[in-house]
Amino acid sequence: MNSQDFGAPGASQDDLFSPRSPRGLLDNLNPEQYAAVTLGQEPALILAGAGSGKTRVLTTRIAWLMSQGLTTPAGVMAVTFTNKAAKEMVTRLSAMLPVNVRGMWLGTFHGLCNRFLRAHWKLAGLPQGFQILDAGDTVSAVKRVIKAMKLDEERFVPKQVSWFIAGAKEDGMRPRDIDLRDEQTRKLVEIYQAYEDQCEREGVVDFAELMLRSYELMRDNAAVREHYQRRFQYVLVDEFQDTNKLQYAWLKMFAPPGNGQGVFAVGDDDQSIYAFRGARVGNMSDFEREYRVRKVVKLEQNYRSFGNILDAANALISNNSHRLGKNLRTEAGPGEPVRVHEANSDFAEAQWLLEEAQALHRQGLARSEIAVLYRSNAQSRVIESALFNAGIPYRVYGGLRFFERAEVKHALAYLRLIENPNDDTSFLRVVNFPARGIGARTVELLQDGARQSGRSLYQSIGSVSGRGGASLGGFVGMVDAMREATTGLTLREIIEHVIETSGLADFYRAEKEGEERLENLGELVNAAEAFVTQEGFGKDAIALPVDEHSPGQIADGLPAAIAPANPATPDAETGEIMSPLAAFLTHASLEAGDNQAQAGQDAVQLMTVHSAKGLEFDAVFITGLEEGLFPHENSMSDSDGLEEERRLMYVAITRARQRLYISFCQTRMLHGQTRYNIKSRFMEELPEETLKWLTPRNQGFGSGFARDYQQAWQRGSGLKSMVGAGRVEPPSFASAPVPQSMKQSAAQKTGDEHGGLRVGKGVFHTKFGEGVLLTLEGSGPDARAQVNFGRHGVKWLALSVAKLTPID
DNA sequence: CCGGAATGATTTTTT
DNA sequence: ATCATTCCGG
Repeated sequence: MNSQDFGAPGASQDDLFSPRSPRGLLDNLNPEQYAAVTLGQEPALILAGAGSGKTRVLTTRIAWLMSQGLTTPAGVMAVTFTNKAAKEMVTRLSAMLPVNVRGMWLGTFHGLCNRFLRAHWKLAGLPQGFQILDAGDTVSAVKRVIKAMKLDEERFVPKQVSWFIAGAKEDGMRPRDIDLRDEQTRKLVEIYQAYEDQCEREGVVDFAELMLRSYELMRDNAAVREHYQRRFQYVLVDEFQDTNKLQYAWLKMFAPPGNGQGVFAVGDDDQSIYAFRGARVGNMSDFEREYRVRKVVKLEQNYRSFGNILDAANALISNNSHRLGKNLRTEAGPGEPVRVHEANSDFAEAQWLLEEAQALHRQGLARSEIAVLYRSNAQSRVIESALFNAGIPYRVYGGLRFFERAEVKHALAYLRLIENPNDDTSFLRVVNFPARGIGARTVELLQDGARQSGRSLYQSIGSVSGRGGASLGGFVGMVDAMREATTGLTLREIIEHVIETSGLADFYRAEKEGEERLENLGELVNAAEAFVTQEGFGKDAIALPVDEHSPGQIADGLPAAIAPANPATPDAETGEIMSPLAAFLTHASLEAGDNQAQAGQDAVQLMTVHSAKGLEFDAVFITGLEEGLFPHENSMSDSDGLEEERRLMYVAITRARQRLYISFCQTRMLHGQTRYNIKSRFMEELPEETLKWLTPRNQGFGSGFARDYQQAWQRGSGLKSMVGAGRVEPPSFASAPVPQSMKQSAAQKTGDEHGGLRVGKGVFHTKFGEGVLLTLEGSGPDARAQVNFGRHGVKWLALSVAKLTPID
């Protein structure tokens, strides 16, 4: 999109303009892009490198298909992963053609599943107004199940169990499908089953369930399946490398191999960075094979970055095996070298990048064109405080999303209870918030009563007698009164009413630091207002299934028997079949909303490398290129993990248009402890000729930070990874927490010198190479040293055996 | 029931 | 260091 900055090959491509297409649509596409856009109704795999105009190809293809009369909006399904990507597509598409985006199935996997299930709730075995649990809701629902089953929460950690359940669902497995290989699994499956029953009772579905339910309905109902397969002539999938097993299976239900539909999968195996949550890069090669893709189109022309940046990226990624093979090229010339900076500490790193960023800004670069990337969120703090103290505006991505804030979730819980009083998750969230004298004991009694009768908490308040019962009656009475009082009101009025009568407003007004929370509640009202009036997505969600039974669609062959289930009385004028409130609640679960309010300001952008995917900036700082951090130590043990880390670095590098900085430091505060690091192996994988060192190259290990050595006894994370890899026995003291009082003496002890070795200094080992000495302890034949050897890990060595020589 | 103190866990993240 | 959760005494 900023190709003009780099002299994109626009002029040379006028000859590609086809007189049959609307003027401009195919202008300035390069030959590969053109080939992809104008493919016929056949399966296609597009390998779209970073900055190769992927979104443009996707949207242009949709526009082209319609302009050629090859299909209509109803015949197209376009799937993305994020709401942001979906919105981007809508925006660009409507700029190209006056497309009826509403009639098109364009959205996220989960958004489309929601749409599908809203239309076919009956066939899918769901209640009409089913609500969607977000990640947090899911964990607390699982937690309740574990409690109810009286299982040990230490052995069955709710978060991990919910991860297990989601993982099973994403493999298409119901409880009965899982192999009960051991006792633990047997119990987990029991929890899974109980969780499913609970969701069923409460009329809620989690994210994975949206996908699995849709998949199963398509699989098991031939009429539905045939209808949708006939309807969608063209199916486009973005970020295909990020699809998991279930998503691919889902896709195959809508457009199976050999069915003649135009399935257009776009992806980049080098940018697959979500294997850790179930993404299968292998889906790309599976797709190529199963769909018998005749020609894979590679988009390798990069319109984003200068040559040195791309050379660095290409060289780095070439260290990965199992690639589909692709090399980015640019016509923009080499540009500036990649600048490399080594700092003594994370603090110094932050200070340096701040000054550098300020200099760029003074040279006329907008702050919003400067991005600071890091591997893990914890790294943002020191950078933030440096920027904050210097008074430089910045924006941090990630963190709490709007709809995930506690006060917002509380308000939503009341709203959900109005919509569905049997939603136990919401019931429990607010039954005693604000506090109204309903304690843990009372809630426990209520839960027992509910369990015995198999009813919801709301239905079971009669089972608790005495004072607790009376308070519960009061709560339920209040919710019922809210429901009554808000019928017929607008969404905005409903929410305002709930915030006031629930006592939430008063609670936060009374609280010392409730100001911001009150503002967020006000913001919730605004969000609702915007949702109702907004064209496009919001309205789309409300009026959703209307297009499903527009005359054309039914005539299209959906048998009456399986026609979308209608509510008794859809609104005659708008066709609304969901109440605005229900639709808004769905919207809140499906789209967590942006997190930072200061989005409009010109500010330096701070984010993890993961969240930078898909974005681009004129100047990019990649920080913390240190072994154990990037690559992260938890990913270093196996080659798959390491390759994913490398792809992550590849993604980071390719975010930069003009100027790229890479930095690392010798010491870093982590979890309140200073740790000594050596530079990342990825640094060695960057071609020297693309780099420009801002600090002296090949500085000896440990130079300049020996004065900090007294803290070097640290073991913590390094040890953990060691134990995890099963390589070394940890020293006995380290596995037990060390009392604060002992830390000083232990630290001082490590200050000792041993045969010229000093903590914090570099050492050389004949087998493991260079490392940093972290700890020295014991004496004589028992003397041991802990050394960080970077790629060889952190090791404990007996000095009587190991040959360690000091360097520097 | 509430609030302070102890305890524990901190890769990456969308929906 | 920091944040969230849990525990325990008033």
